[in-house]
Amino acid sequence: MEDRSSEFHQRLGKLAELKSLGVEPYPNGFKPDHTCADVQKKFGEATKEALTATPERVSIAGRVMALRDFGKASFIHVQDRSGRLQAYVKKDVLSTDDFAVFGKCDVGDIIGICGPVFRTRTNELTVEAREFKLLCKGLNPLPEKWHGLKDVEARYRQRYLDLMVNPEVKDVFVKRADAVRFIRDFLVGRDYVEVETPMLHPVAGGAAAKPFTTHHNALDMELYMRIAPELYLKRLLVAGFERVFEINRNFRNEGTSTQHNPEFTMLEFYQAYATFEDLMDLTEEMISSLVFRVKGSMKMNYQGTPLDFTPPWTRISVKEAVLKFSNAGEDVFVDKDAALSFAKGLGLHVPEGLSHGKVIIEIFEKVAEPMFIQPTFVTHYPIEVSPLARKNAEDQSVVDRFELLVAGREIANAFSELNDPLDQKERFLKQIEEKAHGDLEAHPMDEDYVKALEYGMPPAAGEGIGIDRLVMLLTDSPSIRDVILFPLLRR
RNA sequence: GAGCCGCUAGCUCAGUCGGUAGAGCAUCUCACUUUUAAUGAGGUGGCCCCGGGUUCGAGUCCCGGGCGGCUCACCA
Repeated sequence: MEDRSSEFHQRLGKLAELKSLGVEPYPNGFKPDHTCADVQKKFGEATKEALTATPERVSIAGRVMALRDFGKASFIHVQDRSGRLQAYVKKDVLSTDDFAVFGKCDVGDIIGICGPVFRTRTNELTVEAREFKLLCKGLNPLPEKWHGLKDVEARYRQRYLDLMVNPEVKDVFVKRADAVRFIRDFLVGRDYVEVETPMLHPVAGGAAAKPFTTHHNALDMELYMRIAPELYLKRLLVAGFERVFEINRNFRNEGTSTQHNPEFTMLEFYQAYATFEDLMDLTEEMISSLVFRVKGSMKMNYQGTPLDFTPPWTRISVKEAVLKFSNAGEDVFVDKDAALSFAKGLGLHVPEGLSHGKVIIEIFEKVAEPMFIQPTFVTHYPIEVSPLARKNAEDQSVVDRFELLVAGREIANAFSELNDPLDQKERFLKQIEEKAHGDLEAHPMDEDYVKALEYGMPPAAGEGIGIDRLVMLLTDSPSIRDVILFPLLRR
């Protein structure tokens, strides 16, 4: 407590004075009967005269966000979860004791007020304090009322302050909660069951990513924080759930950026007897109706770029996209060496050991991915980069998969699921080969998953949607940290 | 991992050519019983991110480090 602000010490002094007056500075039990918004809603239409003629008493509680002191009378702004409301504290209608307590109050304290609602000379709806109760003495001063808290580092490290004084920040997280609830209702309404699968995995599967490792002491067992729930959810298809989804955290031991946080929220859902084409239809419906719900329109702006989510959305294959947005020839898709030399011509760093499909994806990401601003389904990814997806019936070099791209970014990834246990085992073995060739993120073998498939998994399609990135779009947030309450920072 | 930018009072920010560290808000004292960033008068408040160097003298220049942001790379 040595190097605290002088105001901290001044407030400690007030705290001591309150205690010496016999006032408990942190009491419990005050019950507000209205929120600030309740009062606005209930009396917003009432005239000054009507309120004076039949005064109605309310009690509210919240944090003091502004205080204008006139000596024997003061105006304060009280902020609760619903918003702000003005209160008027007048010496001659309060008890001497209550007024003395008010005298020790500062901006940032949490208080409770009971009294009639009236309108001031300027017609502002206001609660006149007949009773005033201190509910929590704040010791640290709040950020400035006018400029708020701007310092980005402080906003992340002390998010509670950011949320307290910057209302638009709280709006983002309320919208996030709304979006998640909408998605949950959407899937539940289609007979999906919400489940929770392990976060601690003995094998880090279901995606190509570097996992966090951890250790279980009692079992003396190496474990991985999950990088994806996919393989567990598909075990549940084997089990007979047929329609399951999970909204939960994934962890990836990789760098951070405006689009990457080491822990992020993923929706994955799986539907038996559906194909990836069915999921394109479902995704169109889910996302467009979500956009409409949050934005009130199918059209919106993201960082100044107009986006239109009105279905149907463009569907284009990886191959078509590469041919369209570059001068690559067909040979790039037939001959690995042609692909390699074309990639090098683009200035891409492509080691010889890379698989043909991986080279094609490198090319696609360079030349085509940034071009897809409006919602677009990109389909038919190379089989080498999709070890869990079902092969396309006509072209065995690609799988029945799509990614949804919006604003040049991946929002969703889905495919018809591979349910042939022998094929799956071969794909895992191929991945292990690629790991030997230096692909650090090749998928590891999961014998237990193969065993589950051997019992029979119904034909199905599954999809993953990155909730954080989706919420970035919905809230026009430039950084993923803007949609994560407590983003990871160095100590 | 590389480049660029930032870090000064509780908050938001100035700080010239290297010459005694500033403003607004907040806070404290006084006045004020209908204000809206209330007003008026007067005060308090500093590890200028940290460490080294150059210099008579460093918030300022140089070197190293820390934390953060952006871009690129890596990565879905």
